[in-house]
Amino acid sequence: MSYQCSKEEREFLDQYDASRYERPSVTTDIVVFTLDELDRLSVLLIKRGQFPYKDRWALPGGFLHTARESVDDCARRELMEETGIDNAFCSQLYTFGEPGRDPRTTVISVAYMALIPKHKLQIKAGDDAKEASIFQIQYDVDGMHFINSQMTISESDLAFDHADVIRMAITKLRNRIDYEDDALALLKDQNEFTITELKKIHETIKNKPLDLPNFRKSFLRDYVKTGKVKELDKTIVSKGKPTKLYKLMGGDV
Amino acid sequence: MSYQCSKEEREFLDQYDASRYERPSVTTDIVVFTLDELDRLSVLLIKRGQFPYKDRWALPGGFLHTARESVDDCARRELMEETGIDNAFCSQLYTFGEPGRDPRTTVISVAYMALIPKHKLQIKAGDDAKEASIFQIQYDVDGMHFINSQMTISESDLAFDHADVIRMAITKLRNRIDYEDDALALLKDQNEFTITELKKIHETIKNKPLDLPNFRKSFLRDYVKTGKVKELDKTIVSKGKPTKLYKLMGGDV
DNA sequence: TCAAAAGTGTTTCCCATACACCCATGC
DNA sequence: GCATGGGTGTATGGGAAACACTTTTGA
Repeated sequence: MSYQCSKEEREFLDQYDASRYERPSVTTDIVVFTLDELDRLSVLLIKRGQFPYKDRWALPGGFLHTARESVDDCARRELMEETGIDNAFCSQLYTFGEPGRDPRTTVISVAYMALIPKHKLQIKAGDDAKEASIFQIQYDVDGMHFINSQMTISESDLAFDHADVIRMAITKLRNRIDYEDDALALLKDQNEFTITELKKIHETIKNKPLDLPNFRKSFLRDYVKTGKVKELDKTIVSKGKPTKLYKLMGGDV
Repeated sequence: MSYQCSKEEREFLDQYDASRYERPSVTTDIVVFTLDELDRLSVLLIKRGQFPYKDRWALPGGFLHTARESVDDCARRELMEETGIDNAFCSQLYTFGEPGRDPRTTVISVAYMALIPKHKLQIKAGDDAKEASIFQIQYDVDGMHFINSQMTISESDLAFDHADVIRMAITKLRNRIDYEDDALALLKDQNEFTITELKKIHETIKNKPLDLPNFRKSFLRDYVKTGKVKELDKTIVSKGKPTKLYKLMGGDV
């Protein structure tokens, strides 16, 4: 940013005492969505190694390194540190700033959302975390439950207001999925995928079955005819008729 | 928020040194949209009385009073201080956190959007502002221009990255207007308005003419049949056939 | 009687949905 | 062959857009 200013202004800035305002801490929280081996919607949670909420499960994220990085960069850095993904697409979700949401001090949290296929997640806990795991999201009368092979966590067990963050992320994702390309980010291989595979991703996110012929029509119209996706000559065979493969232009390398 | 914690955790919190993390300043900026006397999309700008960007025009807003208020409250408070509106509907837009967007120090800005009819705006500058004015928004090859009766400001003249904030607000508003009730907030009188009046608001926001018969159909279906809006017995006459008046249920008192 | 603006009705088209049916493979 | 999933085509319905037409006023 080029900021030209007068000598007068420069003097003001030089003696500006940055500490004279009360300042909240700023963190980012990232809702990392993925599909598990049975194509169920899942989210990455980290078991906190420190107070507050020690030993409770929480979203990955952490404090902003002020001055050195943007808020967006902070989200990407935390994601990199905790999952090994270095170029994930993070979209900003909402900023949570109720006093009291963190017992230490006022903490403003900028929430992000990322969609990452499971096999790309190199799960490793960061400095202030002990454990990380992918949990399938299930709904019941009493809200969300997060299930992995060892345990079930109910939404009230999550740290901070992270259940609210996840709920908002799911809502936003569902609203976006019809007219944004989000689903493509969850493909196992963007260079070789089938329509059925993409349809399963949509079904998982919308939580309802879709009609394959109609889904195909939309796909051909919105992606193939527009050139965003190219049909490959290859097909794969497992059971039934061989399946055409498609490739996302400008996707993974 | 009820936060139950162990004695061990309580001890940790007691000795927690809040200042050991670097902390950015947090501000809110509010994009106040209104329509001018000719129903053109307009925005409220404040001439800054202090460095940085002294004497430049900027969005209303200010620093978060940490611990005392939420980020949402901060936006509402600033709006109150600068426009006299105390119950305006502010919706969160986006959080801007690029280092360097403020020359003083890292400033994270949470942007909000509000829609307020012009006659409700009691424009008065706050402490750190000198002047406030409503500017009509015009577009040209070189971007946005902000015009009031005395001057024209181009978007590059605005303080900070406020041109980006306004651009994003307009985009978001346009995308929302079809399925949200935003336009109703801009009615001069929610207890007595005509379909044509509401249509003009939509036209201004979408920046294109709409078909009255079709607009009426949507209005009757979405608002009158659902009970959100009631038809009054009154009509008003100016030129041509008298016009039916409608009243928003649960609107202004 | 004419202009102006409100209000009604009709036609057309697109697109989402539903679903019947054919195709190519493994077994 | 037949089960399995891929792929094609068709019928239906609702909503958006375009527009012809009627109504009620002031001048």
